[in-house]
Amino acid sequence: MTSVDEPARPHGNGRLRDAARTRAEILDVATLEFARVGYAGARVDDIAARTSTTKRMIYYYFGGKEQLFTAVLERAYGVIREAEQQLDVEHLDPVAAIRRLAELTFDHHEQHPDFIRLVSIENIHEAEHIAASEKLGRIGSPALDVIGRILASGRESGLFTAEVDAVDLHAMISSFCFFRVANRHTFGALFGRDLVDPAQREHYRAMLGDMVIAYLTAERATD
Amino acid sequence: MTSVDEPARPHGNGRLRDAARTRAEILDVATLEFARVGYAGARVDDIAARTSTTKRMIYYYFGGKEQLFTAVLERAYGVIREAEQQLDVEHLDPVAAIRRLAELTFDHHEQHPDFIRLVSIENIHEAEHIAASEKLGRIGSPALDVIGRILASGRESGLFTAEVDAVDLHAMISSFCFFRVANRHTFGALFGRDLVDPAQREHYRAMLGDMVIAYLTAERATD
DNA sequence: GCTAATGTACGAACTGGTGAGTTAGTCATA
DNA sequence: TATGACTAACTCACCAGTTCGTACATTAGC
Repeated sequence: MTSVDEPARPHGNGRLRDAARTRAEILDVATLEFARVGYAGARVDDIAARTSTTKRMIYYYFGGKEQLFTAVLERAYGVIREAEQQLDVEHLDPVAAIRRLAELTFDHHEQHPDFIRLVSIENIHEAEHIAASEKLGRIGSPALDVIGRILASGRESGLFTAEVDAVDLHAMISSFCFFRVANRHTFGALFGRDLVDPAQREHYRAMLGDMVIAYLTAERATD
Repeated sequence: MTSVDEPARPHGNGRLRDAARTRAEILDVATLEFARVGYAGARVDDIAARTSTTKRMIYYYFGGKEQLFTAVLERAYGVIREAEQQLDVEHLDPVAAIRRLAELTFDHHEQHPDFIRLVSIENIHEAEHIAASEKLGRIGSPALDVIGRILASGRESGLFTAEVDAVDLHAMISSFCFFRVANRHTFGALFGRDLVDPAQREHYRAMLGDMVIAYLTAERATD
């Protein structure tokens, strides 16, 4: 997720024994491996082999495969939380703010396919690792507050007509961004269209923004 | 997917030896098992144990675990194709037709969570089984033609302003429906909202329709 | 010297796949 | 319609290779 650089080198440049470094390296490798082949498909031995340390260290630091996967998820969600905390769109008018926010979500999903895969995998496991994690239960998302405030101001100024709350709008935006990355393989194989083709990137980015804004600003038939 | 009824009973009521029946039973069980725990997580022994036949028969009929999964996918996609062939919305006006089509997609996704899981799993494997299947490569979707015709008539009558093609609109509709089912666990765990809560069903169904129609009929800023 | 950190070697249980043999059903023929 | 040859359908036991996890030994750093 973060620093997969400098892979081999017997524990890099710093101290020979560096717990934090060892832990981080295991997490880096495990993230790649779990994202690549899923939880059940990943092999602890393979993960260990790809680190500069040994399998024993995985059990020493994380306890087991299950807890390792949970730790991977925790860090991955941490990254997206950080990104969302940098969100700075509230100086824009509501329409522009929502579009910008959708675009940032779009970009983030595109830039972190491994995260998308991990989330897909965790859903296959019915979010049992999130449930087991103290760090991840009901953490929500920093973006939610931002969306909430933009929505309120947009409704106040009469620009937004739709009756959605922040969570639902977040779901709407996420669904488009997530599907495009997560399902690109089956979609491509079935319909012969690559949803993440760089040449079509702007097309889909605009489509998302248009869709969200159209929804929020449409005149509703019977209210 | 189809007939998971009458599970045990040493080959049911019909003939004692019935190849078609045995094959179908293996597929039924395998579908459930693959959807439940993923490809790597599924155990051929477990699948065999849940049938009234033996593991050897799985290899006899399908060749191996990989081909069994492919066969499961082929049948699952067959079901959705059949459903889409029943589509009968072209007698409606374009707006109503698209909304109805979106609702049918919504309903189908909701009613087939196992199919959704299989698609998620297949995407983790980068659609390699679809690629390996003769039946599934580029099959497209019957719905696509329907969407294409509705879109054309809607644009002709000036109702639809958006410049989307059928595939992209299909992606938009699918993304919402798919996300709601596929990601309900992580979304629920993180945001405390159950996207498939029956009490909210109509809410999300309407939201999808509103979204698609708003997108298609919105006045575009600069054209 | 004490402890946190690390490495080695191993094992019990599992897992996909197969070899070899058996049985149910079919059908041509007497 | 009884029979026997034939084949598709099926069972069982087993193997070779993994795979998670751990017991035990060792080392670095304070």
